[in-house]
Amino acid sequence: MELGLSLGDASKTFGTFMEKSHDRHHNHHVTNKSLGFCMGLSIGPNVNNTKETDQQDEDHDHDDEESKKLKSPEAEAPIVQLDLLPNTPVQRNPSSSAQLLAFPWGQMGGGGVGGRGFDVNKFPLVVDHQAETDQDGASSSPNNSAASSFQTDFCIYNNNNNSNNKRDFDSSGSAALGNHDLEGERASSRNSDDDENGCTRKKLRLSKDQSAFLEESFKEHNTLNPKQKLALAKQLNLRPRQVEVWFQNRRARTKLKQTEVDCEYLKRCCETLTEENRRLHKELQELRALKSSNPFYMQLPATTLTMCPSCERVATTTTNPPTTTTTAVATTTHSTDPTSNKGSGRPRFYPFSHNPNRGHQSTTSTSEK
DNA sequence: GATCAAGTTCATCTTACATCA
DNA sequence: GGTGATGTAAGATGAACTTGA
Repeated sequence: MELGLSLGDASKTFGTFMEKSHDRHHNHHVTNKSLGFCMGLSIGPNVNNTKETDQQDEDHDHDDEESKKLKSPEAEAPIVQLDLLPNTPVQRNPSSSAQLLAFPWGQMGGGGVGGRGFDVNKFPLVVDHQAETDQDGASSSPNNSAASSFQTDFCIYNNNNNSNNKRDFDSSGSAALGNHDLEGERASSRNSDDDENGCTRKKLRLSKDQSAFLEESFKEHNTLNPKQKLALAKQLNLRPRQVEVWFQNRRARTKLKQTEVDCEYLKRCCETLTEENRRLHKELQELRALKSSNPFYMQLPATTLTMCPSCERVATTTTNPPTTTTTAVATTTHSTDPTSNKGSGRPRFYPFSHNPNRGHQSTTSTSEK
C-alpha cells in the first residue's frame, strides 16, 4: 500500500507520484487541490470486501457520475479484489423445475437426473442437430456457429409463423420457445426487409429456469471447459455457443458490478481522508499560530511522514536535528489492538481515522522549517 | 484454432407520460 | 374531473456479435 499525504502545496510534493500512479500503475487516486490535498491509493489484491455491498445503495445519485468516471479502462484495473458472488446460495424451491436439473459434471447434487422435467425452450429438431454439429468438433467461433444460429432460430420462427403468433414472451420473462408462440408479425416483416435469406439477428430471452440453472453453474465454475459447455447446452436445450456467450456476458456483468463496488469504496475512502485532511489543516493552522506567538516554541527537527512496512501505519522520521548529530530516528506507534483498522472491510486502509491516538500523527506531521 | 475480455449492436422489456373516449 | 385503455418515447436489460490479445 502506498499512501502519500501532503499538506500545503500538494502538486509539488506528490504530483509526480500521482502521475506515475495514474498512468503506469493504474492506481485509483483522488486529488483535491482546493484543499491542498493529494492522495494516492493502492490496495493489494487479496482484500475481501463483500461487506461493502451493503452500503452501495447509499448516495446513489453521486455514484452514477463517479462510477462512469471510474469505468474507464484505467479505472477498471483490478486494484481490489472483491467477491461479488452472493455467498448465500440461491434458495431452491422444491417445486422449481431448476432443481430437477442436474449439472452435467455432477457437482451440484442430484446428479444424473439429466434434463427431465425441464420443458422450456425446447428446440426439438434444430437444436439437437446444431449441438451434434458442435460436438463433432465444429468451431464455436462467431463466424460459424453464430451465423448458423441465426438460421436455426429463424427457421424455427418461420415454421411457427403459420399459426396466429402475436407475442413471443410474457412479461415475466418466462419465454419458452417450445410452449409459447414466437414473434410473428414483426419478425417476419423485418426479415423480409433486412435479409433476402430471412436470417436476421433474432434475440431470445432465456427462461427463468434456464437463467437460474446457468447462474447455479456459474457459481460452480465461472468458466467452462468444452465438455462442460456441451453438457450444459444439451441439458438446457441451448446451443453451446449460447452457453458460451452467456458465460462471457455473465463474467462481464460480474466485473462491472465489482467496478461499481470499488468505486463506492474508494469514494468513501476519499471522503474519510478528505475529512482527515481538513482536520489536519486546521490543526496545522493552530500550531502555526502558536508558533508565531511563541517563536521559541516548536524548535523541533524537520519531520517527514513515512509508512511502516510492517503495520502500514504512519511513522515519523526525524532528520537533521538542529542541535545534535544523531542519526535519523524513526518512531512508529504500533497499535496493539488488532481491531483498530476494522470497520471498512479492508484492513489497514484507513491509516488515520481509525487510530484513537490522534496525537501520534498530529505531533509528527506538523513540524516545519 | 480456441478462448477470453472489452466494447458494441440491437431486440426486447419497463416505465413514465400524453392523449382520448 | 376521474378513470381506464392505448400509443409512444426514453432508458434499462440482456443476448449476440466484433475485435484484438
